[in-house]
Amino acid sequence: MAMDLRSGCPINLSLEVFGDRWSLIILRDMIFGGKRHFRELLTTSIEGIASNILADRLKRLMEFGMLTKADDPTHKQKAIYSLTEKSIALVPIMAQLGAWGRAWLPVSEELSIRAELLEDGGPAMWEAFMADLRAEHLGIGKVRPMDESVRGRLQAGYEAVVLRKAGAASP
Amino acid sequence: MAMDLRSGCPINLSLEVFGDRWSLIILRDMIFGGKRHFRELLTTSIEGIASNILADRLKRLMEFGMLTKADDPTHKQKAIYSLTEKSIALVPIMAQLGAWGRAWLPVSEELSIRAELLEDGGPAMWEAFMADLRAEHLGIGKVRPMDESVRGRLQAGYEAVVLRKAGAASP
DNA sequence: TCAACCAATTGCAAAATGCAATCAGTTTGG
DNA sequence: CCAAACTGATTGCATTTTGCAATTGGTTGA
Repeated sequence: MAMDLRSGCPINLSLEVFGDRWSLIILRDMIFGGKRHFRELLTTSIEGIASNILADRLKRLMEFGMLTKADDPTHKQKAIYSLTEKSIALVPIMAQLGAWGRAWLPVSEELSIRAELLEDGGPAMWEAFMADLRAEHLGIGKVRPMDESVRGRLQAGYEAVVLRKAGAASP
Repeated sequence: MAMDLRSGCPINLSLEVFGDRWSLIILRDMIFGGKRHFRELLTTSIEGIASNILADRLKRLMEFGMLTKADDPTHKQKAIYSLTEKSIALVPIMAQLGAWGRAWLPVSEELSIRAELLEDGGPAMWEAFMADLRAEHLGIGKVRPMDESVRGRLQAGYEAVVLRKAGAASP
């Protein structure tokens, strides 16, 4: 909604698209967690986003061309969200963010496995992962899928952590 | 101040440090614009930050160990802000952000020269630039400075743009 | 039929932001 | 020597954004 256009600087413009507290978290869960539905994003995000904020950010990200939305054929009410090439192109940024966080912040070992894999794999692996995302979200390319075990570890959800948190809350 | 600790995910923790509307803009101006003083950051930022927000963010960034503050020997009242290794380590993130913005957003040609230089130079150039920043802000290393013309273009300020904006406002 | 589930929406309090005015100490120019 | 300009902030206040809980209108599967 709010398109300030504070300046035409690339860094500033990028921040205007996803430089808020939630947009990158949502995209992280879609890119690395394989989340495609509203409910999935709402209930399995470790950080616990509120439904109104999630609805607003999904709308905003669609307006910016970062996501598309389609009817889920299996469920008339379900919407399925897809990444676009524009948001898949964030993988290198995510990788650098993860690497920086791992180096300088008190990350939890469990949640930084993905960042470590991306860091160790380097640009070649980012590209392979992006090709995988294109195949899943855009339905193109993908002659040979990424190594399955690597992909599995990369997309391994936070479900265990989420469940543990939920369990601790209601024992 | 506000340390939520929403989760120990590297990306989330990184966002808690600089995932707001202004912190990265300030760091960008210090890293690429060579700004070291409150007034410089206040008046030569193209985006036009308010002084109370600037004061708050400088304080916050110091609390996070991204900046340090010292008395300017040439001016008793002047404070000089320095980058730390932690914030210098953001250069790769800035480079990726700039590259993404340049590829996907309507950046102004004038303001995206830095991003283009970083993109073309690649990781080797990022490292050279970081070494330069270490020499200036931490007073270490620096056997041989970076190529002067490249460094000049990289740090070329937005002064022309700022002046033009100011001029247009009061003709 | 009916409870569970779906993607949102609404209302409201709290926090963040933007803006202008102001502050006390410092330096500079005449 | 003194006034003007400059230093890094701080204050007050209106607007905007956010966070949270409850709720909505519709769908699904038993």
